[in-house]
Amino acid sequence: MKVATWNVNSLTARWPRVDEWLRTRDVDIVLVQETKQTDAKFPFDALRDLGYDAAHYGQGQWNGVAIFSRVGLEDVTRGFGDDDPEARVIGARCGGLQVYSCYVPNGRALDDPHYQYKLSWLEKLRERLAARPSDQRIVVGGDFNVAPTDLDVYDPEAFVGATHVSEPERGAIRALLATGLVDAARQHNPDDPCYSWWDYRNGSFRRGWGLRIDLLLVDDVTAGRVIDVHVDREARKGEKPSDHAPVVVELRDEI
DNA sequence: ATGTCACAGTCCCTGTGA
Repeated sequence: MKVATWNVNSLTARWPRVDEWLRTRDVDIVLVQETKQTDAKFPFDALRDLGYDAAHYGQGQWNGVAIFSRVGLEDVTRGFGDDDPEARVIGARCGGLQVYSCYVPNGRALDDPHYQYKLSWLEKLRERLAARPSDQRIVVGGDFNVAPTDLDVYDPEAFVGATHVSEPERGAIRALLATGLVDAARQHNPDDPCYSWWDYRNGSFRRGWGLRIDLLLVDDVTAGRVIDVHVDREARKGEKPSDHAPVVVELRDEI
Protein backbone atom coordinates (compact mmCIF):
# COMPACT_ATOMS: atom_id res chain seq x y z
CA MET A 1 0.00 0.00 0.00
CA LYS A 2 1.22 3.49 -0.83
CA VAL A 3 0.27 6.62 1.12
CA ALA A 4 1.26 10.11 -0.06
CA THR A 5 1.10 13.65 1.24
CA TRP A 6 1.04 16.55 -1.23
CA ASN A 7 0.49 20.28 -0.81
CA VAL A 8 -0.96 21.03 -4.25
CA ASN A 9 -1.19 24.85 -3.86
CA SER A 10 -4.72 25.10 -5.29
CA LEU A 11 -6.47 21.96 -6.49
CA THR A 12 -8.27 24.15 -9.03
CA ALA A 13 -5.03 25.32 -10.65
CA ARG A 14 -3.30 21.95 -10.11
CA TRP A 15 -5.97 19.53 -11.27
CA PRO A 16 -4.27 18.66 -14.60
CA ARG A 17 -1.08 17.74 -12.71
CA VAL A 18 -2.94 15.91 -9.93
CA ASP A 19 -5.01 13.96 -12.46
CA GLU A 20 -1.90 12.90 -14.41
CA TRP A 21 -0.12 12.00 -11.15
CA LEU A 22 -2.95 9.82 -9.87
CA ARG A 23 -3.12 7.98 -13.23
CA THR A 24 0.59 7.12 -13.18
CA ARG A 25 1.63 6.61 -9.53
CA ASP A 26 -0.63 3.84 -8.25
CA VAL A 27 -1.07 5.46 -4.82
CA ASP A 28 -3.82 4.20 -2.49
CA ILE A 29 -4.26 7.13 -0.09
CA VAL A 30 -3.40 10.77 -0.85
CA LEU A 31 -3.37 13.38 1.93
CA VAL A 32 -3.84 16.75 0.22
CA GLN A 33 -3.29 20.29 1.48
CA GLU A 34 -4.11 23.77 0.18
CA THR A 35 -7.02 22.85 -2.06
CA LYS A 36 -8.01 26.55 -1.96
CA GLN A 37 -11.53 25.75 -3.09
CA THR A 38 -15.02 25.28 -1.73
CA ASP A 39 -16.64 21.86 -1.44
CA ALA A 40 -18.83 22.88 -4.40
CA LYS A 41 -15.78 23.07 -6.68
CA PHE A 42 -14.07 19.93 -5.37
CA PRO A 43 -13.69 17.27 -8.12
CA PHE A 44 -15.56 14.42 -6.39
CA ASP A 45 -16.81 12.97 -9.70
CA ALA A 46 -13.44 13.04 -11.47
CA LEU A 47 -11.82 11.36 -8.46
CA ARG A 48 -14.49 8.67 -8.40
CA ASP A 49 -13.81 7.99 -12.09
CA LEU A 50 -10.15 7.45 -11.11
CA GLY A 51 -11.20 5.01 -8.40
CA TYR A 52 -10.93 7.27 -5.37
CA ASP A 53 -13.41 8.10 -2.68
CA ALA A 54 -12.70 11.57 -1.31
CA ALA A 55 -13.43 13.76 1.69
CA HIS A 56 -12.82 17.50 1.65
CA TYR A 57 -12.68 20.18 4.32
CA GLY A 58 -12.84 23.21 2.06
CA GLN A 59 -12.74 26.84 2.97
CA GLY A 60 -12.55 28.68 -0.35
CA GLN A 61 -9.77 31.14 -1.11
CA TRP A 62 -7.29 29.77 1.42
CA ASN A 63 -6.30 26.52 3.12
CA GLY A 64 -8.47 23.46 2.55
CA VAL A 65 -7.46 19.82 3.12
CA ALA A 66 -8.61 16.55 1.59
CA ILE A 67 -8.19 12.79 1.61
CA PHE A 68 -8.36 10.62 -1.52
CA SER A 69 -8.62 6.89 -0.87
CA ARG A 70 -9.21 3.76 -2.92
CA VAL A 71 -9.01 1.49 0.16
CA GLY A 72 -12.11 2.78 1.94
CA LEU A 73 -13.01 6.09 3.59
CA GLU A 74 -14.97 6.20 6.83
CA ASP A 75 -15.40 8.20 10.04
CA VAL A 76 -14.38 11.55 8.54
CA THR A 77 -13.52 14.31 11.03
CA ARG A 78 -12.97 17.97 10.16
CA GLY A 79 -10.98 20.35 12.35
CA PHE A 80 -10.32 19.82 16.06
CA GLY A 81 -13.86 20.47 17.21
CA ASP A 82 -12.94 23.97 18.38
CA ASP A 83 -13.69 27.43 16.96
CA ASP A 84 -10.76 27.52 14.51
CA PRO A 85 -12.23 29.15 11.37
CA GLU A 86 -9.45 27.83 9.12
CA ALA A 87 -9.77 24.46 7.33
CA ARG A 88 -6.45 22.82 8.20
CA VAL A 89 -7.02 19.23 9.28
CA ILE A 90 -9.18 16.34 8.13
CA GLY A 91 -9.09 12.77 9.37
CA ALA A 92 -10.58 9.45 8.29
CA ARG A 93 -10.23 5.67 8.52
CA CYS A 94 -8.80 4.18 5.32
CA GLY A 95 -7.65 0.60 4.76
CA GLY A 96 -7.14 -0.16 8.46
CA LEU A 97 -5.30 3.11 9.06
CA GLN A 98 -6.35 6.25 10.87
CA VAL A 99 -5.08 9.04 8.60
CA TYR A 100 -4.89 12.80 8.96
CA SER A 101 -4.11 15.44 6.35
CA CYS A 102 -2.66 18.54 8.07
CA TYR A 103 -1.89 22.02 6.81
CA VAL A 104 0.01 23.64 9.67
CA PRO A 105 -0.12 27.47 9.76
CA ASN A 106 2.87 29.17 8.11
CA GLY A 107 3.69 31.48 11.00
CA ARG A 108 4.79 34.36 8.73
CA ALA A 109 7.41 35.79 11.16
CA LEU A 110 8.57 35.09 14.71
CA ASP A 111 7.01 38.33 15.97
CA ASP A 112 3.74 37.91 14.05
CA PRO A 113 0.57 36.81 15.89
CA HIS A 114 0.27 34.10 13.24
CA TYR A 115 3.38 32.45 14.74
CA GLN A 116 1.60 31.99 18.08
CA TYR A 117 -1.40 30.63 16.18
CA LYS A 118 0.99 28.12 14.55
CA LEU A 119 2.36 26.95 17.91
CA SER A 120 -1.08 26.66 19.49
CA TRP A 121 -2.36 24.80 16.42
CA LEU A 122 0.51 22.31 16.70
CA GLU A 123 -0.30 21.84 20.40
CA LYS A 124 -3.93 21.06 19.52
CA LEU A 125 -2.69 18.48 17.02
CA ARG A 126 -0.44 16.99 19.71
CA GLU A 127 -3.37 16.71 22.10
CA ARG A 128 -5.44 14.94 19.44
CA LEU A 129 -2.63 12.49 18.70
CA ALA A 130 -1.81 11.90 22.37
CA ALA A 131 -5.43 10.83 22.95
CA ARG A 132 -5.42 8.07 20.33
CA PRO A 133 -5.76 4.40 21.31
CA SER A 134 -2.39 2.68 21.68
CA ASP A 135 -3.30 -0.04 19.18
CA GLN A 136 -4.31 2.42 16.46
CA ARG A 137 -2.32 2.22 13.24
CA ILE A 138 -1.93 5.78 12.02
CA VAL A 139 -0.41 7.96 9.29
CA VAL A 140 -0.31 11.71 9.94
CA GLY A 141 0.72 13.51 6.76
CA GLY A 142 0.91 17.08 5.75
CA ASP A 143 2.66 20.34 5.18
CA PHE A 144 4.00 21.00 8.68
CA ASN A 145 5.73 24.24 7.70
CA VAL A 146 8.61 23.19 9.99
CA ALA A 147 11.99 21.77 8.95
CA PRO A 148 12.65 19.44 11.90
CA THR A 149 16.48 19.71 11.88
CA ASP A 150 19.21 21.53 9.99
CA LEU A 151 19.59 18.50 7.71
CA ASP A 152 16.18 19.50 6.37
CA VAL A 153 17.36 22.99 5.32
CA TYR A 154 19.55 23.72 2.26
CA ASP A 155 21.32 26.63 4.00
CA PRO A 156 20.71 26.82 7.76
CA GLU A 157 22.67 30.09 7.96
CA ALA A 158 20.16 31.77 5.65
CA PHE A 159 17.28 30.79 7.96
CA VAL A 160 18.60 32.15 11.25
CA GLY A 161 15.77 34.18 12.77
CA ALA A 162 13.20 32.82 10.33
CA THR A 163 10.11 30.71 10.86
CA HIS A 164 10.15 26.99 9.99
CA VAL A 165 13.41 26.39 11.88
CA SER A 166 12.90 28.06 15.28
CA GLU A 167 13.38 26.02 18.43
CA PRO A 168 9.73 26.27 19.57
CA GLU A 169 8.54 25.00 16.19
CA ARG A 170 11.05 22.15 16.18
CA GLY A 171 10.11 21.36 19.77
CA ALA A 172 6.48 21.12 18.70
CA ILE A 173 7.42 18.55 16.04
CA ARG A 174 9.42 16.56 18.61
CA ALA A 175 6.38 16.67 20.89
CA LEU A 176 4.27 15.13 18.11
CA LEU A 177 6.85 12.34 17.72
CA ALA A 178 6.89 11.86 21.51
CA THR A 179 3.28 10.66 21.35
CA GLY A 180 4.75 7.54 19.72
CA LEU A 181 5.25 8.45 16.08
CA VAL A 182 8.12 8.00 13.65
CA ASP A 183 9.19 10.48 10.94
CA ALA A 184 9.04 7.95 8.11
CA ALA A 185 11.16 9.75 5.51
CA ARG A 186 13.95 10.51 7.95
CA GLN A 187 13.96 7.01 9.43
CA HIS A 188 14.18 5.44 5.99
CA ASN A 189 16.66 8.00 4.58
CA PRO A 190 18.91 9.05 7.49
CA ASP A 191 21.33 11.05 5.32
CA ASP A 192 19.35 12.17 2.25
CA PRO A 193 17.88 15.64 2.89
CA CYS A 194 14.62 14.66 1.12
CA TYR A 195 13.58 18.24 0.47
CA SER A 196 9.89 18.50 -0.38
CA TRP A 197 9.45 22.25 -1.03
CA TRP A 198 11.31 24.75 -3.16
CA ASP A 199 10.40 28.46 -3.46
CA TYR A 200 8.99 29.37 -6.87
CA ARG A 201 11.41 32.31 -6.88
CA ASN A 202 15.13 32.41 -7.55
CA GLY A 203 15.24 29.17 -9.52
CA SER A 204 15.29 27.43 -6.16
CA PHE A 205 14.38 23.97 -7.47
CA ARG A 206 17.10 24.02 -10.14
CA ARG A 207 19.64 25.17 -7.55
CA GLY A 208 18.63 22.62 -4.96
CA TRP A 209 17.50 25.26 -2.47
CA GLY A 210 14.85 23.22 -0.68
CA LEU A 211 13.32 22.47 2.70
CA ARG A 212 11.87 19.23 4.06
CA ILE A 213 8.61 20.46 5.56
CA ASP A 214 6.16 17.83 4.25
CA LEU A 215 6.17 14.90 6.64
CA LEU A 216 4.60 11.48 7.07
CA LEU A 217 4.43 10.47 10.75
CA VAL A 218 3.53 6.85 11.48
CA ASP A 219 3.07 4.71 14.59
CA ASP A 220 5.86 2.26 15.41
CA VAL A 221 4.04 -0.82 14.10
CA THR A 222 3.37 0.91 10.78
CA ALA A 223 7.00 2.08 10.76
CA GLY A 224 7.92 -1.60 10.73
CA ARG A 225 5.93 -2.05 7.51
CA VAL A 226 7.83 0.66 5.60
CA ILE A 227 9.44 -0.60 2.38
CA ASP A 228 10.28 2.79 0.88
CA VAL A 229 9.84 6.52 1.41
CA HIS A 230 10.66 8.94 -1.39
CA VAL A 231 10.02 12.47 -2.63
CA ASP A 232 8.46 12.50 -6.10
CA ARG A 233 10.61 15.26 -7.59
CA GLU A 234 9.22 14.65 -11.09
CA ALA A 235 5.98 16.23 -9.90
CA ARG A 236 7.89 19.45 -9.11
CA LYS A 237 9.11 19.73 -12.73
CA GLY A 238 7.29 20.69 -15.92
CA GLU A 239 4.24 22.84 -16.57
CA LYS A 240 2.51 24.56 -13.66
CA PRO A 241 3.88 22.49 -10.78
CA SER A 242 3.02 23.02 -7.14
CA ASP A 243 5.92 24.43 -5.13
CA HIS A 244 5.73 21.18 -3.08
CA ALA A 245 6.53 17.66 -4.28
CA PRO A 246 4.57 14.65 -3.03
CA VAL A 247 6.15 12.47 -0.35
CA VAL A 248 5.22 8.79 -0.70
CA VAL A 249 5.55 5.93 1.78
CA GLU A 250 5.16 2.35 0.64
CA LEU A 251 4.01 -0.20 3.25
CA ARG A 252 4.28 -3.96 2.99
CA ASP A 253 1.06 -5.91 3.48
CA GLU A 254 0.06 -6.69 7.04
CA ILE A 255 0.75 -10.25 8.07
C1' DA B 1 16.99 37.91 0.04
C1' DT B 2 13.60 37.32 -3.41
C1' DG B 3 14.40 36.13 -10.23
C1' DT B 4 7.01 33.28 -8.61
C1' DC B 5 2.46 31.71 -8.30
C1' DA B 6 -2.56 31.86 -6.99
C1' DC B 7 -6.44 34.22 -5.25
C1' DA B 8 -10.19 37.90 -5.05
C1' DG B 9 -11.61 42.32 -6.00
C1' DT B 10 -10.24 47.25 -6.93
C1' DC B 11 -11.62 43.04 -12.35
C1' DC B 12 -6.45 43.04 -17.11
C1' DC B 13 -3.84 45.63 -12.45
C1' DT B 14 -3.21 45.52 -7.31
C1' DG B 15 -2.85 43.73 -2.50
C1' DT B 16 -2.37 39.56 0.12
C1' DG B 17 -0.49 35.10 1.38
C1' DA B 18 2.89 31.72 0.80
